[in-house]
Amino acid sequence: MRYHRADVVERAVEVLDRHGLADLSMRRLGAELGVQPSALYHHFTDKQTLLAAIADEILQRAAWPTSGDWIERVGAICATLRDAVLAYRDGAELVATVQAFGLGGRQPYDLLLAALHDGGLGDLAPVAARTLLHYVYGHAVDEQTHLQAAAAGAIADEPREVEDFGVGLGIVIAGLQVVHAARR
Amino acid sequence: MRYHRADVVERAVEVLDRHGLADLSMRRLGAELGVQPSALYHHFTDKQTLLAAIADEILQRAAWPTSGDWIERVGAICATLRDAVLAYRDGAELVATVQAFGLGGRQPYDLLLAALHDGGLGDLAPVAARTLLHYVYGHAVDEQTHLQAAAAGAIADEPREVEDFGVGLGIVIAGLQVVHAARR
DNA sequence: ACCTGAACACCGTTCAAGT
DNA sequence: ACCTGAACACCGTTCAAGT
Repeated sequence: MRYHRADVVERAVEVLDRHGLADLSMRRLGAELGVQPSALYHHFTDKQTLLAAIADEILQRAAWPTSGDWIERVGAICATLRDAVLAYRDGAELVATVQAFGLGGRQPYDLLLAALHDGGLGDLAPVAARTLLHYVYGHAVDEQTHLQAAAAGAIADEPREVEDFGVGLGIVIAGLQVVHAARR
Repeated sequence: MRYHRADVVERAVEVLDRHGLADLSMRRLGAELGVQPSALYHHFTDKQTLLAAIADEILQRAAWPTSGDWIERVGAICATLRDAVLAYRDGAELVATVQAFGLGGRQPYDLLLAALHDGGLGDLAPVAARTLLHYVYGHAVDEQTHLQAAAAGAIADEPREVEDFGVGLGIVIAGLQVVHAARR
């Protein structure tokens, strides 16, 4: 069997979701495709690049909002991002890592930046976008870690309030409004 | 030479700071101590536990503030945390990871929680503390990643504004005040 | 264009045994 | 109490060669 880059990414997403990030090795993915690990280096220069492609694929599968006033739009983008990364096992950690490393996952940042610019946040937009992303990724990584630990029986299944994400997001957005208003 | 647990942690912090998290392997640390890698398992049940001990050591070396009204106190704790993790190579990523995994690094959370409780934030305190931590760790990991990438010449040395951390922190704290006021 | 086979230089962890 | 030596089951990556 011969594959294209997109086939490899698709299969990698499956392996990630079924077995987790720790088990997503080049050797494992090669075996899953019935191919030598070295064959993957024809499609990707290294593992980092493959992980970036997986992150971009996960983000591209989400339905990103584009309408509403800036507060609604920012809130909807953050909620969509959370759902997108929680939809796959270890998705939050993977996407957050790729984004931190700067190799991919730029879409949420770009969308937030556009929404904040349209909202007239001006110079505040870049810091605002990054602060929002830090919150969303941090919360999602936490949530996913605790979900898995609870599923493995490692820790007590301490049910975090459903509204938890919304409350934290509300704090950041409220702060954004205050600092924005103070600057005009 | 025979070591105690504290000696191993101390040397591990040095290896981390000099060679980075990627090079901090059990084998490498063993070699650095002139000991077989398996000897380390006498002091720590696994690598995760060792990393947790390193994180706690890094956090314990900081001078944590305890006075001021809650807003000053929270701001000072966050600034101290940022300085503490930035003081060691890959310190932000290490401490953030350990904290996310739940094995250590609880001190900043406990200090923030106490400050927020003393400030009368009540039920809001836990979400508030976690939101603050997500911001601080996210920003610090970003900053450290970009510093190293710039140092390695991998990317352009795009000097982030010095006030960047403060602005983002100001956003979160302002949001906290708003949501707190709205709840009373 | 896509893949094989073999190699290089590593990992974390276990375990019986030594002092 | 602390460590050795050897082993097990893995890693990411490179590279000459094949079709």
